[in-house]
Amino acid sequence: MSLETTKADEIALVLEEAIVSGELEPGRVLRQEELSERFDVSRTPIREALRRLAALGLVSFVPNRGFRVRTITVSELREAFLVRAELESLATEIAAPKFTAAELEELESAEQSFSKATQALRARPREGVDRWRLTHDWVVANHGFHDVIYRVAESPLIERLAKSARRSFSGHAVWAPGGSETDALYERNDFEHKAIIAALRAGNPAGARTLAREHVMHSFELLSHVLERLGSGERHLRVERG
Amino acid sequence: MSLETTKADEIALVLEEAIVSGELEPGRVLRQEELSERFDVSRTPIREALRRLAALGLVSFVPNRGFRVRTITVSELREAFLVRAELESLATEIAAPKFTAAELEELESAEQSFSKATQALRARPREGVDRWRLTHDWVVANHGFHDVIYRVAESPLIERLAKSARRSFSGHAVWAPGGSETDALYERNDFEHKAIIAALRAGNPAGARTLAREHVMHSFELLSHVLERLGSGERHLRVERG
DNA sequence: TTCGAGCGTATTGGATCCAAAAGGGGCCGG
DNA sequence: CCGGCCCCTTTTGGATCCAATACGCTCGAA
Repeated sequence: MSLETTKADEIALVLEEAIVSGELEPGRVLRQEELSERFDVSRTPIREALRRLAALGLVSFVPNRGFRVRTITVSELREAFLVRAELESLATEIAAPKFTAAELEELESAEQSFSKATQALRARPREGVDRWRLTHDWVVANHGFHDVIYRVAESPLIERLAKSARRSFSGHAVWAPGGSETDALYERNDFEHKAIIAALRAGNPAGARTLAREHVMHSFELLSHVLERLGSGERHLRVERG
Repeated sequence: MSLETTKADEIALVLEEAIVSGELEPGRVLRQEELSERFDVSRTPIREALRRLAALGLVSFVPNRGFRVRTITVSELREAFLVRAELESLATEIAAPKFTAAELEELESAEQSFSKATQALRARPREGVDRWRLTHDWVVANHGFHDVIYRVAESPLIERLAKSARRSFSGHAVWAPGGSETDALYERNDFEHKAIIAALRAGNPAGARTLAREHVMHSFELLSHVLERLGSGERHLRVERG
């Protein structure tokens, strides 16, 4: 562990990762005693960590009844994407004039990983664990691309809020079914990344901004499409109606 | 106190109010013992409340050294306004088609209070406690106007994040000096509120959105202007250079 | 059968207690 | 006079303990 940190903070980070990755599925009750055994500490730092996660919106809290991993409704999902669209387009605009050649290469490289993940998803439209894992890889690669932009933008508040909006649903990740329609949406996503890179290379902040905004909203379309195809009654779908 | 709530939550709300209002000035160290006496509880709920405020970004925290009310730099201030501009314009666009006649009246009424506060500020350009209080009233009236829009938008996430961005600097409120230039900026702010109302009445979401965005950025100009006139070395200015 | 009351258990909220780290001041040597 | 070291005090981090609330089960009555 790092030199200067409290147990509550370390635990909060581990729990956050577990929630975002889906290891702790939405709706799951977080028992203080159970966590205190898992991390081999008393309940005191556990509760502080949970308070932090509650303030971040990752877990919900009801007095005297405890904490649980937050579930999300469809309307909350839409709102999160709207917010991310605004913040990310803003970050892209800010980052645009700051991009160095090296950073553009980094972005390009991240995009190549993303392309590969997209193609992998397309090539193996089977369901099951395999498909789930490919989807997860795709999500990670996607984040990798966007994170380069956040980093270049050097806007901590924007980054924090945008990632917070992103986190609010990433724990709900599901395997995505294949199909030509779905595939087309995945392809479009990939294409839009390339378009954003092009606008950045061209030194066009306003264009990059618009592209980024549309891209995020298209990502929402993609996710909606996937949810639609899965049907909200399915077990692997952890988003509630709303 | 409400039926279902923990002491930690109540305390967090009170502290939040104290910080936002400036009663607890930026940079102030928050001793756990002192707070536990003030609220007549043990340090346990105090620490949970402080953890929450830290996650919200209202206080900073260093392990083994404690919590203090967060200070803000000029670049953080700019970023907060950029974020608020995006989120508030989004909220305005969403709210636009939802406004009922009654809600428009409410907005109109809030704007009238704001106009009065603006005129009061202009009429009494003297410095001192008096001026400080008028500025505070102006801030409250301004929030009152914008809060109507948030409420109509019915977008809890947007509202939460936008208010969070707002909070990040409202504890730094200072008295604003008078002067014809400054007065012109205050007038413009007031005028822009009216323009937003007009766009909403006209059923023009896109227009309202654009106006809202410009309005928030103009508010930043106003604040910058005030800060400029005060000079960053002044005691009543609690924003750091950055 | 079903619904509600009662009671024992599980779980949370908060107080208290102890250990560890930071802060402050005096003392000593340069 | 100044800087570093040591010791004492303050403050924080965490563990443990106790009270209060919620949960779940059984049992009895309609």
